[in-house]
Amino acid sequence: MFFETVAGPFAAAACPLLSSNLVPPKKHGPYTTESVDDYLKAILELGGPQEEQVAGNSLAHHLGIRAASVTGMLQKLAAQKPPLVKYEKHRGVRLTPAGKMRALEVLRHHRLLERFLHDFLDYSWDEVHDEAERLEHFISEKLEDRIAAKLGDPETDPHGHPIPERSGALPARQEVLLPRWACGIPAVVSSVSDHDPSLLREMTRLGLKPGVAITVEAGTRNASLLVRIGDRADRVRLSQSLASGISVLPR
Amino acid sequence: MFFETVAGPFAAAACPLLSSNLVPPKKHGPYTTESVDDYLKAILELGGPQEEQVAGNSLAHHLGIRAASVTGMLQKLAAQKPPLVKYEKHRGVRLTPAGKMRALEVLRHHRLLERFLHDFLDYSWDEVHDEAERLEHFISEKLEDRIAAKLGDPETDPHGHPIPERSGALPARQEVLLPRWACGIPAVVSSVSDHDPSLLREMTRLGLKPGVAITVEAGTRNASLLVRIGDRADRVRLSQSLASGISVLPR
DNA sequence: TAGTTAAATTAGGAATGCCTAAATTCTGGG
DNA sequence: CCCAGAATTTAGGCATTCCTAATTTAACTA
Repeated sequence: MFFETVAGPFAAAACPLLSSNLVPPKKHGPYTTESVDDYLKAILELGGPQEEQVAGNSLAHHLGIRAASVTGMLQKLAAQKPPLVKYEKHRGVRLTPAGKMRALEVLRHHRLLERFLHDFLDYSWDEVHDEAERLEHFISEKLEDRIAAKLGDPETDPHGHPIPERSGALPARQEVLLPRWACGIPAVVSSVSDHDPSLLREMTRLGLKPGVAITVEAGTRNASLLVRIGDRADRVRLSQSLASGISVLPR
Repeated sequence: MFFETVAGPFAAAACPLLSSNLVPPKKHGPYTTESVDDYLKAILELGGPQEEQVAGNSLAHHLGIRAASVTGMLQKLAAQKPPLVKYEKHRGVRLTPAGKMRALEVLRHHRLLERFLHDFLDYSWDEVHDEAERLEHFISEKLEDRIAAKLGDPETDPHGHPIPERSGALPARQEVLLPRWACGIPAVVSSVSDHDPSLLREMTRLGLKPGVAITVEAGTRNASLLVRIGDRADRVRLSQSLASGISVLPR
């Protein structure tokens, strides 16, 4: 399973590590909350389900900054009380339980906001990411709870990604990227990548979204896939980039 | 009227001064949007309807920082292109049209958010201020518009304060603070101060809110007021602090 | 094992917003 | 007019996050 270990010792009510407590109060200039959050989120994401060590270089690339800056920041994050990351020189970095808790909380904010913007404020699914990315750092626990209540505690964001629970629990899923799915075996779209709005619009056009049945009929003619979508009679050829933005589960 | 001059040359669609454009893109550290916004908001508020020059000292007091820091920041704001304030050494500071536009935009964000949190997310009116204060700096024009649409373009926040239009127009009102209202003349509550949650809760208990009819029956026994609220038979004695948190209009 | 290359770290510097302490400037009363 | 006091400004510092350039460490190849 995925993040189940965090659920126990960091259960919601008992956990003093939410939001603002983790980040030292801004003194003068900024110890920008965004910054810390973004590092932790990146480590969570790049570490993958196995929570492998993440290299400074890939963090730098992912965050759009220089490796030297990453080194400096990781040293600070590791020196926090409690430490947010475990950092071994030249070897990489992992989240500590405290850091993982914070990263999951921000991820919960992000996905709740996406669902909220989509369901209540008429955002299309290709518009939600940027707005949520900005706001996720600043909403209070109270607002988080009210939004979740208003939505009826949704389990996924509009792209199909699971929303962590308040406790930090995140349901495990055995998703597979579409290009790695075998031909002929029935599948259902479980989630789609949300980083490229134009890709999302293309998916909308094709009727591709979480929950839609799908079957790969033939693979890899110049890396594209011939796919049957839903109950359509016709087949569609998906480009490499489109196909690899789609994750599926067995139907 | 109040801010009518800004409506013309800075009409919504034509105005290139919205949100992010005004604040230089963060280079490394932050040129914190919050900070700039807070200065502009403070100048707007302290300048009053006449937009008088604001003294550095009162800004410092209002923002909870030292006067020396204010001087430094005002010099930077005046040096922006376009300048956000007109700053005369030792004399005080005023908003330029660009600065006023930005201040009004942030004020619009704040009041729209308050209304939204109150009407859609079950916030009580003593809870909305802090959350809105944090989020007002980060919502996009798009979200601002969606929220306004969802609310049906409301004219006031939950405390009765008018919400600036997108164009920057802010309706003028001839509000008077309750302690300055004459005895016996019928009045209606137009707005209440939103900065002290405990005061707001006290008003809730008394049934005091915008739109409620009110009559001052006797004044100033140790600075308190004897007041008849709505259609009540009985009278209530309002403390100085409570009464001066209430603004009224003729009924 | 030695040499080359890639990754990571350190050193030093910029920009920011705030601070304190020491000038400086304005204002009002003799 | 001059001086005391208040308001303001300047000078110098701190903490933050980022940068570039130079160095060190690790990894891989022959």
